[in-house]
Amino acid sequence: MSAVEPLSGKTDKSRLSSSDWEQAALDLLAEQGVAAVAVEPLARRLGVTKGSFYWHFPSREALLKSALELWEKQDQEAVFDQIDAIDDPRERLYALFRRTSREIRSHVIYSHLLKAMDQPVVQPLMERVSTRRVNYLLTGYRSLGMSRRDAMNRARLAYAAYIGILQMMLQLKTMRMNHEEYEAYVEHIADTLIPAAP
Amino acid sequence: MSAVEPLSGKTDKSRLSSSDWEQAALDLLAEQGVAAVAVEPLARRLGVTKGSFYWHFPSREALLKSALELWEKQDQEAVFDQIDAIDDPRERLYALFRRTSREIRSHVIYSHLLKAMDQPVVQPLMERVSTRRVNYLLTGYRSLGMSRRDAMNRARLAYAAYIGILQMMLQLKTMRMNHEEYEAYVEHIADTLIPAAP
DNA sequence: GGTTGTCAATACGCCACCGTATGGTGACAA
DNA sequence: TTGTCACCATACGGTGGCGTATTGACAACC
Repeated sequence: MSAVEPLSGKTDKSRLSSSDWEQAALDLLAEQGVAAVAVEPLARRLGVTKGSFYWHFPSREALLKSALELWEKQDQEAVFDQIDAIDDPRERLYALFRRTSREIRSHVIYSHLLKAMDQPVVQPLMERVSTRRVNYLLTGYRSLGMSRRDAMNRARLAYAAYIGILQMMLQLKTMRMNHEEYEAYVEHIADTLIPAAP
Repeated sequence: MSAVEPLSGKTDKSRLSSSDWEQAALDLLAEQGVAAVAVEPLARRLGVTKGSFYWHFPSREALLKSALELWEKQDQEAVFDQIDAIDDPRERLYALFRRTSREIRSHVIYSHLLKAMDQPVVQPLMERVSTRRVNYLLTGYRSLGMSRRDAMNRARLAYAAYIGILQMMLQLKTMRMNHEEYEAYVEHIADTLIPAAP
């Protein structure tokens, strides 16, 4: 943090910083889920021993917390901040659907976190992120003229579909589609869940 | 199995059969997920030691497999077999949505299994169950006159919504609703995902 | 050139679980 | 009454993770 750190990126620099650990934790999380984010495996992957880890973090939980907060920030920027630029509400919803369908890594992590909601570090974060997203959908539908009640139900339905699709695509190999099939599927979803123009 | 076993149900009988272990495994699974189905905790709960367990089963995995096959059978009977009685295809779909929204335990287990798809015992089972269900939806939509492509996409969407709602209701406490709100939500879903009568 | 601060290795104790080996016990049958 | 078999207890070794304590290496700075 304090040093200038010539923009080497992340290649082997034989000394690690705490953000190196966070980065590696997110990588492992995306690949194998929350349970895989363990101290000793991480250390092995980074080519050191856990003696190093416990200098940077007091516990595994602390690392997880930091890494997840990092993800939350990146995720926010990746999708929602960009879509706010669009003015027309219907177009904004369509863009949200399409764009979300293309983002990968952030949603892979979200999906893994969904499976680990029993853990105390994960649960509040997911509550935050999820309600924020549903509320985003809610205001989207409201600005399309839907009643509060309908907009809420539709937002919940759309978000449930999002969660479900994540599972289907990432877990159920039988259900995977090729590219064009997937594109058509996303369009079908948008057409079904976004009310037609008046 | 061989003995007559006076229909005592399941109260303490101080000697256990393998189906007692399966039953207890399903209970624990419904309560705490796949990871919690471990030999020693199970034995503790049943008031014996694992010396007993390894007489009935060769391994933890074998128990899991048996228990899951039991669940698959029960689940099949619980919902789908009953709905087939309904003749009108639109009514059958509505009934499927409503009935599914009321079934609890079986879906709780499904939700837990969804989180454990990385495990070799779970994965093929879930592929089976899920494709079976999606195909059920598919034929439902087809018999409503939808094109093969549309029906497939709609079936996938409906099933994705099912999965997502499971997660939202069971994991995201923020999103829980009271009874009437939930009923209205289910109706909204059905109205949105089942095309209107011609 | 010694001191300090930063990162890392080693070694340890702890816990929870898996699976094995072996011996015990009670009910029921011969 | 005595076996036998079905079920269970006990004790053990192995694995994989967490966290602590102690010492080591190396660079920066004075």
